[in-house]
Parts: sequence; C-alpha cells; structure tokens
Amino acid sequence: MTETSSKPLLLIDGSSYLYRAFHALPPLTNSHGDPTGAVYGVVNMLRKLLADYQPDRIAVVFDAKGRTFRDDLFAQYKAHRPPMPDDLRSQIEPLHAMVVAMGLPLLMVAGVEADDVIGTLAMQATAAGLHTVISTGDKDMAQLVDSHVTLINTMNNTTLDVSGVVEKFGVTPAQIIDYLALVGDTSDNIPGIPKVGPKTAAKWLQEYGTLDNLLAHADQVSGKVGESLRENMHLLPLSRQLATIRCDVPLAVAPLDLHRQSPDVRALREGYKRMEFKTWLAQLVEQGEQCVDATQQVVIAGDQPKQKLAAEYVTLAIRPPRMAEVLEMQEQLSSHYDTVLTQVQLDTWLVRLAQAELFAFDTETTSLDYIQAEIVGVSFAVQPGEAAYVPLAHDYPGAPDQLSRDAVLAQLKPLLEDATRLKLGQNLKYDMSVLANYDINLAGIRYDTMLESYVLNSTGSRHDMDTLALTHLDYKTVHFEDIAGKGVRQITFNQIALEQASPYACEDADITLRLHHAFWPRLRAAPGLQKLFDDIEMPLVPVLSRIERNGVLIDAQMLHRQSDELARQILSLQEQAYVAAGQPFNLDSPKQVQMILFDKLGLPVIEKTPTGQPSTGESVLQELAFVHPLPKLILESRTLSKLKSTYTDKLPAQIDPRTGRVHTSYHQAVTATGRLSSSNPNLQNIPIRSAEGRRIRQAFIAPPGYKIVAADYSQIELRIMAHLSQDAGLLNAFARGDDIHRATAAEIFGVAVNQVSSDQRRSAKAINFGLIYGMSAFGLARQLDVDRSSAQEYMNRYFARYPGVKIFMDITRAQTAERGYVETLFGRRLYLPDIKSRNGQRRQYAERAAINAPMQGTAADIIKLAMLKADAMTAHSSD
DNA sequence: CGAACGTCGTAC
DNA sequence: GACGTACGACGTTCGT
Repeated sequence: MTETSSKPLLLIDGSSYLYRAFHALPPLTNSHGDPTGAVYGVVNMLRKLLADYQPDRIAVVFDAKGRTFRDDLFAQYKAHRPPMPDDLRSQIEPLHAMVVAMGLPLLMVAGVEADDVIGTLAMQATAAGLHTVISTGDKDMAQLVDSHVTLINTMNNTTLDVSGVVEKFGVTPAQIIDYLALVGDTSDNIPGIPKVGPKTAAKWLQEYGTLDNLLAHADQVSGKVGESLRENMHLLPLSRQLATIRCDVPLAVAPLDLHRQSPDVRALREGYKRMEFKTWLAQLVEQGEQCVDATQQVVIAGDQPKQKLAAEYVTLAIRPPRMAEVLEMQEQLSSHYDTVLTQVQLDTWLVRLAQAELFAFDTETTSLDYIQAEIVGVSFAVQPGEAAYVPLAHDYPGAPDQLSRDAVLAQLKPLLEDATRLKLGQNLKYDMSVLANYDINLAGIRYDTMLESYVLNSTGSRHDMDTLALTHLDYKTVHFEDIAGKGVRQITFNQIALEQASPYACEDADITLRLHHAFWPRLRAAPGLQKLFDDIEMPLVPVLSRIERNGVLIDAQMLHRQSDELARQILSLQEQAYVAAGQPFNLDSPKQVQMILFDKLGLPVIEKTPTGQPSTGESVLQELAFVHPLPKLILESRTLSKLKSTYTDKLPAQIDPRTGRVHTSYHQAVTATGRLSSSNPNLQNIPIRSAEGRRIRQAFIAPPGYKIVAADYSQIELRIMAHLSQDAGLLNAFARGDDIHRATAAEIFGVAVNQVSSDQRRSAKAINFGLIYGMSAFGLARQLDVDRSSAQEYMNRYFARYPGVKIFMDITRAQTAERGYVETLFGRRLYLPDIKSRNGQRRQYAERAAINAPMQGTAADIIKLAMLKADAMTAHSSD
C-alpha cells in the first residue's frame, strides 16, 4: 500500500559536512594509517539525524566531480580555494559506500553543486506537499527557508526557520541572496561590495527591501560605504547569480522517490571493520546474518538539458532491496483481479461493496461522449490490489456469456443511489453522467482523485489517471490505446477481449483507490485545501453534471441563415482582397498573408511572432490599414471567418440528435487558477463584444414556456482586489457604488467625477485591467498607444492614489517568493516555483501570475459557490 | 493521412 | 519581450 507520510523530507548536504568534519575533527586514522576522521564525523552525524528524525524520505547529496555552471559564470569562482587535501579526497569513496550501505539514497548531479540539487528537491517537495528539513553547515542555504523548509546545523545543533533566519541575519530568507551578494564570500570568491559586512548589508536591506531598490536609491547612501557601493555596484548582478541556489535543476528522481531503505548490514559491517569504528561494529553484531550483495551503482540519464546549464547526468546510488523487501514489494504489487461472469460472483462482490466503508468505482463505455456512451462494464475496488470487473456488453467473436446489463445495473442501483454508501472515483462526473443514461442517480460521491490531485497542486502535472499513477505511485498503467489501438483502427471497449479488458478495468478502480490513499493524507494535513475540496470542488461535481446533461437549446435555422450571409460577405471581401493584392491568395493563411503584405507590397513589419516571423495579428493590420487598403479587408474577412467557422457553422453541427441540444463539457481540473474551462463546444467564448459577434447569442434560446435568466458579477476581480488590498480609496469607490473606471479616472487625472472624459475613462479602464494581470508600463503604453513614460506616469499616479494596492502587490510577490505559492481567499493554492528562477523572463512571468492568481482564483471560487447556491435553489432529486 | 506545432482570435 | 486564464480553427510541417 502506498502511503504518504507527514514526516519531512530530510536532505543532507553531504559535501558541506564532509569538509567541516575533516577540518573540525582530529586527523583520525585506522591501524593501516588510512584517514577516517571525516567519514567518522559524517556517519556520526547521519546516525544522529536518523535517530532524531526517523525519516521515511531522505537523500544525501554530494557535489559531483568537475566544473559547475558557476565556474563558467566567473573564472575566479572558488579559485582561491586550495586543492582538496589527499587525506580528504581518499575518504570520499568510502563515505559514499557507507551512505549507500546505510540505505540512504545518494545523489550527485554533474554541472551543479549539492546546494542546487537540494534547492530543487526542496522546491519540488513543497510542491508535492512535503515539508523539508535541510541539514547543512552552509549559511547560503538560508535562502531556501520558508514555511515548508527549515535548516538544521547538526554541528552545533541549531535549527533555522523563517524567524530564525531573520534573527540570525537580520533579513528575511527571501533577502538572503541580496544579502550574500552585498557581503560577498571570500571562500567562494563571491565578490560582494568592499567595506560592506553583515551589519551594513542587513541595515540596507531592512531599509530598502531589495537589492534592486537599494541600487535605485544608491545615490542617497552616505559615507564611505556609500561610495564603495556606487563604485562596485556593477559586480552585484554577478554576485547575486553566484549566490543564488538553483531550484530548477532537471533531476531524474522526485522527492517522493527518495525512500529510505533498511541498511545493508553486511556491507555496513565491512565498512565499519575497515574503518575500525569499533563501537558501531559491536552494535551490528546482534543483527541478522542474511543480507544481499554489494551495492550497485546506477547511472541514470538525466533529462536532456533544455538550458545550457542543465545537468549532464545524475548519479543516483540506491542499494538493491533485500530479499525480504522484494517479497514485501511483490505482495504490494500483486493484485487479485476478478472477472465477474456469474450471479454467485456478483453476489459476493455486492456483499463486499455493501460492507466497505468506501469503494472505488469505474465504468467502461463505448465512447468518451457522455451522452452517447453506453456502459460496457463496471469495476470496483475495496482495498488496494482487490478489484473486480463486471463485463456487461462485450461483443466480439468468442466473447463469453455475461451477466445481463439491465439486471446488474438494477442490482447496483440501490447501492449507487445511496448517499450514505461512499464512493471514490477518477473524474466521477463522467461516470455519473453515464449512469444517468441508465436512470441511475449516482449519490454518495465522496472523493474524486482527479480533484484531489488538482486541489493539491493544480499545475503539478496533468490529472488523468495514467499520469497520476506514474507520478505518485511510480506505476505504469495499461493505457487505453494499448488495448484499443488508435486512429482509424481504434475499436470500442465492447470489442476488446476480456483477457485484456478485465485487467485494464480492474486496474482503473484499483489505482484510483491507491491514488486516494496517497492524496488524502496530504489533503487532510492542509485544512484549507481539504475545505476547498469538501465544500466547493466535490459538491460541484453533480451540479456540473446536471448543467452538461441539460444542455442548451440552439436555433439551428438562425445560425444557418447567419452562415449563408457570412459566406456572401466573406466572398466579397476575398474578391476585393485579391484585387488589392494583385493576385489571389488564401486570406486564412498567416504565411501567405505575410508574403503578400511584407514581401510583395513591401509594407513595414510592425512586430514579430515568437518564432521571429513578421506578425499579421490584429493590432499589426490595424496599423497597416492606415497606409494600404488590403489589411482592412483581411481584418474584416478574419472577423467574419472566425464567426462562421467557429460558431455559426460549428454550433449547429454539435447539436446532439438525441436531445436536440448542445452539451458542453466543463473541466474542473484544467486551469492553473481554479477556473472552470469548457469544450465541445466551448460555451465560455461565445462572442459578445462586437455587434456582429453578439448576433450569435440570439441563437441561444429557451424552450417554449421557459426564459433564460443571466446572472453575473460586476467587476468581480476589481472588487476582490479592493478586498484583498483593503485599500481605502478602492473600497470607498465600490461602497459608494461608483462607476469604478470613472472613479479611477477622476483620481488619477485629478478631475471631478462628472468631468471625466471618455478618453480618460478608457485609460483608467485599461489600467484597472492591466493591474489585474500584473501589466508593466510597457504593456500599458502599447494598450493605450501612448509613450512609455506617460504610461509609467499613469501607473505612478494610480499607486499614489491607491497605495494599498501597491502594498498588496509587493507583499504578494514577496510572500510568493517565500512560500513558493499564492493563495486565494478560500485557500486555493497555485505553486509558482519559477518565482525564484534565475531566468528573468520566467521569473517575471511567475510574478505576474502571482499577482493575477489571487484575483482570478478568488473570483473562480466565488463563482463556484454561487453555482452551488443557485443549484440548491432548484428542485431536483437528492444528492 | 494524422499528429504536432504555430498563429490568430474569441471569452472572462 | 513586455497582460493573466482558457479553447479552437486553420495552415503548415513532419513523420508514418
């Protein structure tokens, strides 16, 4: 059984301790004269840590041989460090062997230092919901500390949490990098600022917050140190880089894989004997004799480097499991999967299900389309490794007789509709809908592993079962394509032989149960997340299912008429465009449009796409329309083509013949921020802004005797910003019921509310939206078509008038860097590991997401709550 | 011929 | 490069 313990992940900076033990301890040797002191020191420390923490997950990390990216950055990096003494060097190999014999995963990654590996693992552990304890003697590691990561210095037995870092250094963990950059480090040859020591650095950072801000005010710093700062500030970016521990090293192992194993007693005894650690040797004598062979070293190819600095390979040494462990593991993985073909077997399982406190449940069907799907079989699991498949409609030459679908579903119906019998599944909304096709109203939906994974970490991976099993259970599932084929040759589940179908279906239920056992302790450990899961996400499942199944009535005739009209208009525009271009071309092809506009007509390139091609996007064509008639024609053609292909042609084609309506799918585990998404068709991007697009909405109609009622929150994200920032001006504006964009314009342009021009209101609106998205002055300038300094001036005035907003954003950024995630008002988390990336672009992207996510995500939470309340107002059978 | 990618455009 | 979150149509390229 897989379980996730709440014990912290223990990461040990082996290299740091090796150096310190070597220098701190007297030069011990064994009777042959081999030096053993450093090994003794480190092993002693490891034994103590193991006794204190009893960790389930642990890694001992060492520097790999060879250059690192820091050497490439700065030729002098660690240049002053004397070569490693032979007496130390000779102890490295024995120490590694000893670590492995102790059952501890040993990690070395070429191209980076142990610090970077530890930083990366700690960040990943946080993302995976684990706490991390880092054992190190290196003060640089203080930059990794946050509410999930603490340091312990085993040499002097001190621990450092966030407040400990503040106490010791006078700066927060997030400021440690800036601190180190200022102070420098002579042993690592990080330059720093001459004359600046710990006291000055801490004082400055307390006053100015960040290095960037300090540099912005460098002219105000008085005295000799001020001069020194101004003279040497060009060194700071490099110092900062050298001091920054990387948290994005590609690794072949994940924190969850770093299991501590039981020691290899024989190897350990040989090691102790050789080193002549007699006390420890004596302790081993009592232990058993039978053990496995020597350690095995495995070299795992790392991820191919995406960046130049990426690790070349990872060396990971994990002792092969002892025989007893192998047996135990086989016990865990061996599964008892039943294929239920008789009523007697079914009765047995009905009893097991009735007795189970919770069971996992899955349906196999003929289609992913929840309206069209027919049930082919159902599977159950009551405990890990115990699952059954009940085939009901397999139909292929030689298929065995199966129980009747109607009869089995009739027997299951009371259980499935009983809200007190708790069920677990993966994407239960689908199963719920499929069962509804058979008049079964699934109730007692208690856990959905897809949503568990999503609430724990919306961006950690995709949330489909195959991915989750691989990520969290290290288990490769049988994929649907493996047994059904793909493309035109794909067969439906009812045509798959039971020999393949049954293990597949049983696995679905079994793995779901195992995943739940992995996820639930982690959710329970984070009360905010559990509440979000229990009170919002799970209750929403049946609500969404009903909305989907109800569907939306569409006036297909009206859309057909619109399509015909659009076709005529597009044809006319196309003919005019050919004339303007002097030749025919495909107006829908960006490549051909680019060729005509920029090569043939020689119009100026306004901007480029991310791949370096001249862009033909809307804003570019708007611009070019001033100098040539063609761009306008292309723009109009594009607008109409979009409406026709995406909406007026496609929507009627998506009407389900069974219901006469379109049935969207809502996806509850897709977006990073907690919003829902919609597809097939996407009902969340039906045009509304332009008059021509808005006509599409006339085709969404109520059936006779009904009306469509629309409800929407006004300016919800800005209201949330007012709430989160508690900015008095913004709160007052909303409390007064002002037109918020007009009120903003009055504030930043210094005019009376009734004197605001439409242009001023437009600018204020752009600023308001820009703020929600973490926009820069550059972006605002582009949006408003003003120069950058004017845009900056607008933003400055905004922040002067609404200082709470500025403070809120600064705090959000800082807190995100410290914790590695941002939260919504309802506790939903978005992890943003890139907030600490040394890649400026990635980091800035993460910073914008950090600003946006609390607002977008809180809005999503509120709207989901509103959906639940609206649903509760409507009459339908119990859930 | 289908999958993957790039570009563009719709919504909030 | 520069504004967050999605889905999807179409064209193009690439590999089978």
